[in-house]
Amino acid sequence: MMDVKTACLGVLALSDASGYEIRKAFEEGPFSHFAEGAFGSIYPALKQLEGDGSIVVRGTNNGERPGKKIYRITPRGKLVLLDSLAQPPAPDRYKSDFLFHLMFAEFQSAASIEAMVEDRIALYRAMLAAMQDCSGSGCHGPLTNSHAFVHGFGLAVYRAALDYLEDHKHEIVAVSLQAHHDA
Amino acid sequence: MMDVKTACLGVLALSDASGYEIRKAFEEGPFSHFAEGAFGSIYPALKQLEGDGSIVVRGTNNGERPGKKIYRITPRGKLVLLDSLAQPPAPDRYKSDFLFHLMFAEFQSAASIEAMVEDRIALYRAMLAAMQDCSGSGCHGPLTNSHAFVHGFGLAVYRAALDYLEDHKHEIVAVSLQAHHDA
DNA sequence: CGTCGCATGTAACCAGTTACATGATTAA
DNA sequence: TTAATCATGTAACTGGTTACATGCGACG
Repeated sequence: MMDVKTACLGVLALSDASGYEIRKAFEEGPFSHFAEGAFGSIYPALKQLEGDGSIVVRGTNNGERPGKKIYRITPRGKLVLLDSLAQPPAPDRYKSDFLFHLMFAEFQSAASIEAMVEDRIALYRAMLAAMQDCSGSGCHGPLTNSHAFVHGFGLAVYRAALDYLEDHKHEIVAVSLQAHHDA
Repeated sequence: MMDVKTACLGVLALSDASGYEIRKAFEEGPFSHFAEGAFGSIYPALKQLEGDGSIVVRGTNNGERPGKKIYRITPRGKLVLLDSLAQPPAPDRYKSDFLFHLMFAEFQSAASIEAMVEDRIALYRAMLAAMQDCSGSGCHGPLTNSHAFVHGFGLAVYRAALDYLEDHKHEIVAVSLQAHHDA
């Protein structure tokens, strides 16, 4: 299912965290390339999870900023998570505005198509570099074995995307060029 | 932006279609691996697009089922599409319940992890087979050049995902096995 | 002393899904 | 005659985003 509630529970199953830290896990951390969630959904989710006893607030520890609320998963919460995990995963959803744009390369200038592809190549390169950093030193949390597997999957897929764009970018630029030549 | 309205306009820019056929383009057709939309969003979108003159209903042609409404994009509609295309693409969004499940391989039985990965491998194989069919004969529509590029991108990425799972599936199963052995 | 990153929370809004209601056509 | 696919549409819901409101702490 993986609604925000379940995703938060998942993050907390790996380590205690505040709402702010959970969002970082979605944004830059180990969940970043297959999960998302804004504050506006995380904080209410946390409140609900606390309400049904899946998590508890662990009082701000040793001199941490007051007002910061660090959550910890309860045994009850672990059961809830296990329950979601027991049912078969929902299909992946991938939505790409980038690919949609490329579908209409004929209608756009070769320059803008090239810039768009070049930007994307730069983006993938940056992501891969960041991910490879993570592999070396333990950049975020304690990099469990399953984390390594998922990490490797992401690496392989982004690598393939990057390679494809680098090897074939001239083709899509040519498509645009040719279309404008015809017209 | 690629909301449903824009996506419908995109489909209609390639060829005239009914609401039903647009959904097929999202589900099985050339847009299937990076766009989606249910009837409940497509039909209202079409109504709106017709309202602002971006598309027109082309009366049901030569003996087609009465009640079927085939839409055609107007010059105005093409401008609207071009306008969306002119602004930089929004970031891709990928959400994977599957990867989320795998992150917690430690908490699940090796059997269920293995089944899940095996299912996913079968799924990717089926998708790749279907996509390769499309390349040979012109399975859906006239396979433009940019379509071929996007198609190739999808192929490369799914191929990479499949290869990774096949090459590394033993690792994630081992993670689960080991976790239960420890416990 | 200002501004950036940390930190929490709420309320309005919205895009899209689910479920429902309906019916024709085609193939077993 | 029954099931599957084609075909359109609406209404209720819901999950999540955006924008706002607020304030502390650290660094320069």
